[in-house]
Amino acid sequence: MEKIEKIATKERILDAALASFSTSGFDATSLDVIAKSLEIRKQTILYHFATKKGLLNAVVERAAENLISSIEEVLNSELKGWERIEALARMVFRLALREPLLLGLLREVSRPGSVGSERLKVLMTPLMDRAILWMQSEMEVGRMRRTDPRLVILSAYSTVVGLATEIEVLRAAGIEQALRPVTVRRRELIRFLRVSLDPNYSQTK
Amino acid sequence: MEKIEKIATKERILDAALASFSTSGFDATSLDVIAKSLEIRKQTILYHFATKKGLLNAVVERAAENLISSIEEVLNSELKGWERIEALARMVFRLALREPLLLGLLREVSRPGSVGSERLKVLMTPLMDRAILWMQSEMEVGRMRRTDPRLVILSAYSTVVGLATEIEVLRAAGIEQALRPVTVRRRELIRFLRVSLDPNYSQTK
DNA sequence: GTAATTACTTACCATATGGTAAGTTAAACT
DNA sequence: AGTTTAACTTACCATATGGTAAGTAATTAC
Repeated sequence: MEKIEKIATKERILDAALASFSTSGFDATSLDVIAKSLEIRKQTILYHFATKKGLLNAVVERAAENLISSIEEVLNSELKGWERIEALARMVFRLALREPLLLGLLREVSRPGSVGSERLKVLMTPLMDRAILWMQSEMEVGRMRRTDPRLVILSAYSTVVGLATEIEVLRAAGIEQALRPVTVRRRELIRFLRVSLDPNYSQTK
Repeated sequence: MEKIEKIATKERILDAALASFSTSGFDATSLDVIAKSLEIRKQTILYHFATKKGLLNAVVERAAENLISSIEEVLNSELKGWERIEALARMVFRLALREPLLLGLLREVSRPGSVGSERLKVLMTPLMDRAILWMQSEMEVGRMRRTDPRLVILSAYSTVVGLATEIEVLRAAGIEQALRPVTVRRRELIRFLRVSLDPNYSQTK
């Protein structure tokens, strides 16, 4: 067998798992069903990933890499202060629209008791810490309004995760182009961030 | 046995089921575990509710009654136009804070493919229709800005459902008083509704 | 050429879980 | 008193599902 095919199988499993985890959830996903959809045997999945939980972790890991590399891109840009924040927000929304399954996975895994939540936490914590440090330093030099960085970040995070629900609800209600509400959300989030963080922005009560 | 105790058992089952469904999810909830926590046998649950799905539906039903009666209260008030909308929004948030489990259930059941989603839809549709009709008539007489009522309602709905995630995420992050972000959300939602619906409110871009 | 490794399969198993069937016990009805 | 009904239990079952063990076939290493 060629090496190319081998790798492809593992990747196909990850793809199928992401799709099923993010739409049906972890518990409702059975290895048998994933295997059948790929026309392979369940044992093949367990060959590549020791346990079902391991498979979920791998899916989460890959998704996180995806997200983190996008974040890095913005972080390596020359943008400062508020500009940078807005660029990040736009990037996240772009990513969310391009890969809606990521959103679903995030929501599934964000529930504290869920199977993948520890893994998510491990992956996100360094990112979070780095963001907090950066925001604090920006606040020091007055480029950013003083607030609790943690709270702002988590609020933004939950807005994005909430998108998953919103898109699904709209779809279920038969509203085809669920795009408009999404842009509304983006505008709201950016406004929220601006009010919280941009020192050159006057809040209209 | 006295009748009082009998009813109590059924109610206790519903309580425990609500708690488990809304925090762990439908699939992750086993009848055995619920039974054990109540110190009864699984068969007792299946005596009161024919199937697990039936139990979920009953839980959803009771939650919906709870919500609907709260809505009725506002609807029977004398408030008109924007005032009424704002009262509704505040009521929903009050309810959500008082009974956080309802939020979790709503989120669990809102997922299109989920077991309880049809039941939820059946329960919510008349409410939705009524709301749409009312909003349209308000638009006719100029007490409300012209927009797509459906979109506004669903957007508000998903904001509220999103609260469930947000509160849990904040708790998981170790932020004890998750109240402040909630009031922020309420302010945001009301602003969103106001911008969309209040004709006497100027949108600041 | 043979041993070892990789990718995957068939066979099998343990357990959890929703659900059925058949009691049991006590209260309610007649 | 006797029958029925409600509330709940014990016993049991079918199935789904994650996982182990042992192969097979092909490629790679030595």
